[in-house]
Amino acid sequence: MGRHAIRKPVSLSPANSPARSIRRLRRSDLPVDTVKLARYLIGKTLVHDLPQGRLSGRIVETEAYVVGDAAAHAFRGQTPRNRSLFLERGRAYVYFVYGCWHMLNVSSERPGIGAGVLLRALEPLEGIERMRHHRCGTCNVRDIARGPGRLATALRIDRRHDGLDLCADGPVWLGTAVRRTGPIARSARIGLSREAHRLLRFYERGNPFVSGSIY
DNA sequence: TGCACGATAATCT
DNA sequence: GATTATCGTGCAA
Repeated sequence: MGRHAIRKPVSLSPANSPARSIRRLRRSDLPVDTVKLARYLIGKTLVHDLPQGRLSGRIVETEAYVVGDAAAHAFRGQTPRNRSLFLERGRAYVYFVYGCWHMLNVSSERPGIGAGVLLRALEPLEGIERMRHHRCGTCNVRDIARGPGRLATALRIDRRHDGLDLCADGPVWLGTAVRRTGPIARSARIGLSREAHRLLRFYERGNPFVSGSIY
């Protein structure tokens, strides 16, 4: 490559900022299978465009909540809370737990089938200082979005985003990868009492932004 | 470094 | 009334 080969803006910013421009993922890009989608989303980008600017991060950890899974919110059928899990794949399912935290999932199957992928951790890319501020007290970049509750807080995701189409032209969306994705490992899911043995957690091996003690 | 525990509210039984 | 796909703090070592 000659020195004029790259005509697009070259990143002069810190190592964590995007290495290349991204585009929105189309629904047809998403595998029609919960486990495949959980794996596919590793390395992809999650974006929240706000009037103040863009917040984004690389998805480095996910969990699959599959059909017939007793740990899944959809297991006992559709209710007002979990209806977003039953929409076409690529919709946001956001719920509130422990009186404090929001969790962001991506619906993952055909319409009428309830399943989803929980987004558990991000490597911050854009709007890092603002995300740190949302997390109020966290000084460490590593902890800004390391864990599902932290992720939603950092990106300002809440119940208002429940049902949002992440493949449409909206404020919260999924983007292509900013760089090559490393090897993907799988493990048991975190924090469950039911179906705890199933290996439905996926993460980028060695990435320090992954939650839990082992990465 | 690694537990135990409390906060706090929607949802479901 | 119990449960919960969590997190931060406090205390022990």
